[in-house]
This record gives sequence, C-alpha cells and structure tokens, in this order.
Amino acid sequence: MSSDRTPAGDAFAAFAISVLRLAGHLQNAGDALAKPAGQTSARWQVLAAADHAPMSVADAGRALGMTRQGVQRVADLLEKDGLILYADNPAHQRAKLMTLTERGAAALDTIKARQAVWANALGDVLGTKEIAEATQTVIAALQAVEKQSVPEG
Amino acid sequence: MSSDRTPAGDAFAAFAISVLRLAGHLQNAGDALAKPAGQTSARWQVLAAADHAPMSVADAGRALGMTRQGVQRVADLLEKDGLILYADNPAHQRAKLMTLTERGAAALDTIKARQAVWANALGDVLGTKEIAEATQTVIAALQAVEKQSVPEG
DNA sequence: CTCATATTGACAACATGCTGTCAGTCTGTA
DNA sequence: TACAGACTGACAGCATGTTGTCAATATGAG
Repeated sequence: MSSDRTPAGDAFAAFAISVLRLAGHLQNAGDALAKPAGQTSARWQVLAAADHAPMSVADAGRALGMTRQGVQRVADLLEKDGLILYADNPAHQRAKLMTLTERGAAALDTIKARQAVWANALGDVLGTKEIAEATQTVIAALQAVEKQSVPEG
Repeated sequence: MSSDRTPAGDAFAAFAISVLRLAGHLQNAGDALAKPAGQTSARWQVLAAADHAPMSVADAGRALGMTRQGVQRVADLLEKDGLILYADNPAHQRAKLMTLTERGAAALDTIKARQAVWANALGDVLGTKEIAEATQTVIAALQAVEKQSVPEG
C-alpha cells in the first residue's frame, strides 16, 4: 500500500524521533543551566541575543527563529526584572534597542560558565569527531526539511 | 577564565543548537503532515499510542515521555471530537482505556500515509547510511545528557 | 513632497506541555 | 481484613510560543 516506508524512510523516521527526544532533553538541560541565575532557556536566549549586539525585539525574533511577539513577551519580563533595558534607537522611534543591564550581564555570565562545563563534559564523552559528523547530517537534514515541502494535503 | 569551552565543548554546543533547530522544523513538518486530517503533532502522537494498544492516559504519558496531565488534555479533546473513546478497563475502575474510533483510525491512516511519502523523500536525499550514523550519535547524546547531570547550582 | 507599503510594538486568543494539588482507586503487606 | 503507600484522573495555574489584529512609524517610488 502507498503508506509503506522504504528503508531510507524508516531510517529518517527513526532519526526524527531521536532528534525530537534529544531536543526535549537539551531543553530541560538548558533550563537547569539557567535556573541558578533565576532564568530559563527562553530568557537566556534573549539575553544572549541582546548581549551579542543591542537589537530590537523584532531583530532578536529573526535571529532566534521566533516570532517577534514571542520575544516581546520574554523581553518585557526581562525588563521588568531589570535584566535588560529598552534604549532609545536613533534610527527608529518605536523600535527600542534591548541592552543588558549589569544584572543581566552577570546572569548571562553565570549561565555561560555553567554551560561551558556542561558542554565540555558531554563533548569529551561523545568525541569531537563523532559530534562534528553528526552535526553535518543534522544541518543537511535541516536544509532538506526546509526545502522539501510536506506532501500536498 | 573558567567559562572557556574546549574544542569538544564547542562541537557539542554547535551540535545542540543544530538539533534544537532541526527539532523545531520537524515539529512544524509533523503539524503540516497531520493538518489535512484535522490533527496536530500532539494529537497524532496520542492517536498512535492508542492505536498501538488500548492504554490508559497515564500509560500513554509514559510511552510518549510526557506527563499524564498533558496527555489527558489532548485525549479529552480527541474524545470530544470522536476520534477516541474511553473504554471500561476491567482491571481498573478509574483508568479507562483509550481506543480509536473508526474516525480516529481513518485520521491516523491518512497521516501515516503522508508521513511515509515525506520520510521516504527525505531519507533518499540524506542517504540511509549517513542517517543511521547520525542517529547513533544522537542516541548516544541522549543517553549522555540523561546521565550527565548539569553542574550543581 | 506624497502616498502606498512594510515594519514595529502592543494586545488578545489559542495550543502545547509543565508542576502542584486533590480525591478516588488499587495493591501489597502485616 | 486493615491500612499505608502508590497510582490515576481531574482541575488550577504557569511558561512558552504561535497566529491574528491594530495603530504608529519608516521607507521607497513617483
């Protein structure tokens, strides 16, 4: 019947399930890494974007692959907690630039240090070469999934 | 400084970011595959669990790596839409068994057929061998992340 | 300069999944 | 049998991120 999968299809389906499971664990690990700084994965991502360069909420959304509305909600919470502030943007009256406060920078430093310890340990366990090769396939899959549209409804 | 990452740590961090991005795309693809059947990825997962064997909401939660509360919400929606029904469980008065209705089975078949076409195409593009090797590393990472606890707060 | 168009922040509604809590329902042990 | 502890469904509340919509602000073509 038409719903049978080829061996290659089976392999990709198993790969996809594994990737989704790993992503769940990585998400949890990210939350755990950010927790001692009073943050979460989502807040950490926005802090990191603002640290990379002062940028508007919409900019950060594009950089993070999220909608600007989603970033906006997190950024408003970060501002309320005093981790970022909205600086005037000389080039745009409405689109303020998110910048880290001292507290925000300190929180980000804490998380980065913890993340380094964690990533170094896992890198050692798995092996640099194996990780690099798997990353290539993951990136290839990313591009293929983006390009390959889902079969028409 | 203590937050410097080793080459292996850099490799793992890049790998993690790629995996998280791919997971997002796979999630979107899953929603797109399920959409013509009027379903979503979450509903599809619960339907598939109930199709594999009649099971309680808590059983499905364990099988899917989710909390029973999360499954419960989706399952209640599926029941309301007539895709599953809660059958009496001779072994437990409260824990009813989710079973597919005809409509539910039909929806699942539609999704499975579409998923096969999609997975076969992506498997062809990426290559069975490369996918299998990457899957091994992803699984190894899964086990390592589970085992490796995050550095103490 | 003017005006159609795109961009941006703000707000509401929704989907998904989590933790916490409670009261029923088993289950194993004394 | 009796009862402590585990399991289960139900419900509330929260975090995350999405789509849709609106008004204010830039931007570019004429």
